[in-house]
Amino acid sequence: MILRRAYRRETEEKRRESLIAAAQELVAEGGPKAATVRAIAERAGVTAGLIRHYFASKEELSQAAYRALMDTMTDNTSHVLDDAPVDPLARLAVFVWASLRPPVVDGKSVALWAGFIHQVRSDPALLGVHQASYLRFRDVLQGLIGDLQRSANPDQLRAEAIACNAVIDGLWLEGSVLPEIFAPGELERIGVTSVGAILGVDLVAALPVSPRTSETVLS
Amino acid sequence: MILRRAYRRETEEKRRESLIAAAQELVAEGGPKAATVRAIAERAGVTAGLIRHYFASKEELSQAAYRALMDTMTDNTSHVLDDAPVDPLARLAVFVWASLRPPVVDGKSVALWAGFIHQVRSDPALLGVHQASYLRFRDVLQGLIGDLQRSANPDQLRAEAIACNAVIDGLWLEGSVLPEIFAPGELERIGVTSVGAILGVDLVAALPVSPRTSETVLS
DNA sequence: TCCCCAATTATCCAAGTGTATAAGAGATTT
DNA sequence: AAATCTCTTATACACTTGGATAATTGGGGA
Repeated sequence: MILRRAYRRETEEKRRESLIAAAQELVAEGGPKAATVRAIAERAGVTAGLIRHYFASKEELSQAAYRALMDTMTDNTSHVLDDAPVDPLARLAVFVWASLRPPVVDGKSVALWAGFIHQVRSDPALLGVHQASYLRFRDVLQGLIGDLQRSANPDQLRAEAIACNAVIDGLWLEGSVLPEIFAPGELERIGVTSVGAILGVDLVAALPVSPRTSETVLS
Repeated sequence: MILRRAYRRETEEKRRESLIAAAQELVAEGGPKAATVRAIAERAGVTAGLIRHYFASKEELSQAAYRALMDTMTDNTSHVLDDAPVDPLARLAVFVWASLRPPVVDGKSVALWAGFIHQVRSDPALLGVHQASYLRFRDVLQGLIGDLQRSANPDQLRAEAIACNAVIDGLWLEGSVLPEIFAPGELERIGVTSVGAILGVDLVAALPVSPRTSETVLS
């Protein structure tokens, strides 16, 4: 009679989620090499063998973790607009502003994202996930820009969306990796200002009171 | 009498360089996990043990590879300015334009860079290398912007340099990971246009003939 | 309450990992 | 041409890796 570890049965969904979460945490904290099957299992509170019961291979778990990451990121950004103002200028300003603060700007996020880059580039399915997620975000941005009702043809609108997206991505990257070289609120301010300059509108003045004051308080 | 592999003795510098190059190639092609000591040694045409003769550990080789990567990137960008025009507007335009073409924009580069992100974040020494490299690039950009002789105070100059750097970084990132969703020349055009918009100058008109035509040819 | 199935654990395995150490051979010096 | 140095190879080792398989136990349905 060997004593065996006590355990609780869980639904498939809960188990998959906890395993995916554990994998993400480990990649964020220690890079891809830290996310071994044993470490993931331990973090999720199960034994290693269970991973293979829910995922055909570690690779498959890894893919699921990346899909979940992209879903989370896009969900977060759309949530920002839920209780945003109705004024198109203010909406865009809030969107840009929120994209350049925590929890979006965060060292672990960038580490997690970067940890999957090679896998994304080598796996067509994951590349599709990445592209869809990128285009979804850009389309939201393009929609916000289009709502400004300036006179811009579709080609220019597309170019503007790409440019504004790039500003956000670039600031996100730099702010996440080197947070200490930027003053509090600086990234948000530069982002809103730059997007406004690219579009030829004054976005800073359009920022609602709440975000603007909290930015002022921080800086 | 066992037959032993023939070999040539090399200088320490050549060996280190070839080992670093091999490590970089493997990370770029197959991610960090592909860069094992055996794979690196095979790529460099030596046996695995030699790595430990030149580097105290694999970690140290990895650090050297990252330093070399950053040095190469900054060297490449400064080279662009060597035979650039003297007109400040044209110089800036060419700089931005060159930063958004191959070989800077390249899938393997971004994979290589991303492969080191976690190591950079966890190792203070590498974080310092990263920060120095980032600031050097940004300072070059800020110098080019300052040469435009517009009336801008230092704070605004800094913010503009950060913003322009972000545009370049963001476009670099997106263009490298998803090259097929951008038309040829599109990234360069958007980059030059956006930087001009942020600074309030017409950079597109300032682009010298050679780059502008080649861009036109491509698009 | 008692089955019975599948969720979970436990154990094993072959391959690969970084590293340590000893032996051999290229090149430089004398 | 001989000696010497150290660059380079070869081999071994302890450990980790992802995966396979068998044993068991939790919990819902009869």
